[in-house]
Amino acid sequence: MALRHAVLAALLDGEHSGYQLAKAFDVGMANFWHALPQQLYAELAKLERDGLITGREVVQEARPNKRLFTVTDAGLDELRRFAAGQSKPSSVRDDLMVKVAAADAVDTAELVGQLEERAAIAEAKIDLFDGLLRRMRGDADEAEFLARGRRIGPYLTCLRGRAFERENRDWCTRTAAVLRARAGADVRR
Amino acid sequence: MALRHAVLAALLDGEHSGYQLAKAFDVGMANFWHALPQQLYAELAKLERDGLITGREVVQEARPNKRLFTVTDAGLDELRRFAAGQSKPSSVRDDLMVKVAAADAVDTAELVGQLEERAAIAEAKIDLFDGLLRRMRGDADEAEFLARGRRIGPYLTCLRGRAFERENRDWCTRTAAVLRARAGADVRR
DNA sequence: TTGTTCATGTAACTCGTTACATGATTCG
DNA sequence: CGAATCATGTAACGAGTTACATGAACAA
Repeated sequence: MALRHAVLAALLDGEHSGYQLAKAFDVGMANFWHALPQQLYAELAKLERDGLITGREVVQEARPNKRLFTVTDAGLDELRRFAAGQSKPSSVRDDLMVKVAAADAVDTAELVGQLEERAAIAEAKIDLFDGLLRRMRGDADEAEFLARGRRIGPYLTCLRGRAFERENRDWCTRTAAVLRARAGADVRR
Repeated sequence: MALRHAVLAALLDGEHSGYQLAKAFDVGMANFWHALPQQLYAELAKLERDGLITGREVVQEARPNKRLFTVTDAGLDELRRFAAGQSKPSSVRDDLMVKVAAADAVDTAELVGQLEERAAIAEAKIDLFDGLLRRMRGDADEAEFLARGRRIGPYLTCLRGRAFERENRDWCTRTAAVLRARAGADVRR
């Protein structure tokens, strides 16, 4: 299974509704896992059936009722078993890179536009992660927080997410510059 | 569709057999796309049926016969259409990060081992990509090659792959160090 | 009054992974 | 003599995506 453990890990932060999880997994959950609402509602149902989480109904007036989920002891065991098992290296699987790989046979102007757009998105995510990191560590500085903070898991993955997006931004702008320069010089003649 | 265009892009380098592609996509195709042999044979069959590639049988004596595939004009059109369409940002989807996200509730020693193992794998990939890059640019230096080389697509994606793996290695070693330090200090008491 | 937020799902479909199958050759 | 390399696939299953459905409250 797959999403399963990502959801359990997310629920370590405390009670969440399907809707809240959907928002977190839409942004990318610090950029290491993405999932759609439908997937989450389905997974939450399965997790509850298997006794790894429990949900409690919260009745609301101005908004639709919701269900908040918590990890059970069985869920914690499952997470521990998962963490002990082996994990295979993952790749990135990005459409934009496929396009760059085909850059020599494809309309370059179009591609440059997409690269710049992507760089802007990456920039926005960097800001977002910066904010998350600041909120998580509170008053403490980073070294202090990592040494003695109570919940550092999401902080560490968020650091990875930010580094990834920085790399992403830099590569996109550099690649765009390279392609643009070649278009100007008209290499292929 | 998905793998489809990655295969077309890979075939821009010239004729390849399913087997050769399988090896390239096993390493990760410069770390941005991974696929298993079965997937590739299936995809090649579909691509040929749709007229986007053509295969020619090569009879061999000491080895099993093979089929070498080339992109057709229709295939090139398809690639161009794909490159013009929009691409959604992709996330990383890594088991190891899920485990780190759950680090506060999980056996840390185990996790540190996995992080170090992963750092070693990343290191190996960096070397591999370094070699590929050197081979692709030949005698020219990088700026020169990127300005005037004939096929720079795979070079650019390989740069991204290397940057990704460097980031990966650094994050794994740093995260392992953080978790190890906490285990020594026994934070949770 | 149009769009966004909150809140939850079902159904059909495509894509990716795991398991299985075959068989000769060459390297250590 | 066992393992890896070359070379190609089928079948079943699990995971992810797209499309569809509902409905009230609130902000621009």
